[in-house]
Amino acid sequence: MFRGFNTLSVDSKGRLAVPSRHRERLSSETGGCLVLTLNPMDRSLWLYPLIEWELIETKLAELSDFDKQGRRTKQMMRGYATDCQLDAQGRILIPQELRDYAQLKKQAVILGQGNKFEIWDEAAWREQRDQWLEQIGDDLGEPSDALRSLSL
Amino acid sequence: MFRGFNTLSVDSKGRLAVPSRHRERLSSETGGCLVLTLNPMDRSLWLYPLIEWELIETKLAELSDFDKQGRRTKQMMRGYATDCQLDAQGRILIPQELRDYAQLKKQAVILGQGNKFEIWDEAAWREQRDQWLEQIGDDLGEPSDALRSLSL
DNA sequence: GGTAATTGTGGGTAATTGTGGGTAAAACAA
DNA sequence: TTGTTTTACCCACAATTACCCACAATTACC
Repeated sequence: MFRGFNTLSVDSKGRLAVPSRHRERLSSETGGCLVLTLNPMDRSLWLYPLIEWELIETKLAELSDFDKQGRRTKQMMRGYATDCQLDAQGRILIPQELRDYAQLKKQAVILGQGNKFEIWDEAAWREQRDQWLEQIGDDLGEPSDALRSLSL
Repeated sequence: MFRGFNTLSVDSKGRLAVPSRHRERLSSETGGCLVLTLNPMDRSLWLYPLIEWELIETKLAELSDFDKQGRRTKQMMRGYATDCQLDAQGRILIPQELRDYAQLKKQAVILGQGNKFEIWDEAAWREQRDQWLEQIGDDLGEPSDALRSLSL
């Protein structure tokens, strides 16, 4: 399971260094093949080891084309899925198209999210985060059943 | 079960010494691997032994990505979960990001909370505590059924 | 109350990690 | 083909972190 937070810089060539503690795992699993795609929920990117991505791909293939949300999710995630690998310094190159989608500027943030990583523009992330935290504090919106019975 | 209260100092490098009576347990369980993350309810931090954290992680992984609140709880807790270990002096290094989140200044407070510890800035803790104590007395907000049948 | 052990705190040094940029190879367009 | 842009690989510096040692404060014990 991937977890943890890092701020990182996206250099002028669009490269981003993966935190060193994750490098070994990312370069050993599936021969270092990774898949970068967009996160259809938020303006951010998802980075999967190939082996994890293949599971996602299978699940997506099963979604009906006659369900709107399912169809869109499929189109987006598959359509933008880009193969990549870590370079000798442990960095990945993020295509212009995906940088634009996530509005990545110089400073980015990478979050471990279980089977994948999530990559955000730093400013955008902080804004979102503060907004969410406020909502949690305010108890706006009643928690779902799953949350209601969750003890942390 | 962890319990008890301590005041501690956070040094200039962001390190915090765990009270000695808890050290043995923390360094023996799961080979001394710990997980530090944010408490999404309050501006404080949670410190879990890895084995306890993994239970949480499993519960989080089961929350649906299509439930907004669930997704966000997941993003926050997993995203900020940082692996750490006690150093030779029984301290943990708290990443800048988490120090900022909890607004940790020089003096901190650590509270045993069953399966985890809770870490607060000392001033913030005292303020919160006094506020809550007042509210509980005032009977603000009607207790849930579970609380209603709780005898202390 | 005095002494010894333990615990909490601070800081120096060396290794690791993140970042930037130069250059060569590859891909693409005209 | 040729010229231009993009990508891969290499090297080097700066910042951060891990590891070590030392002292001060506290606690336990006689």
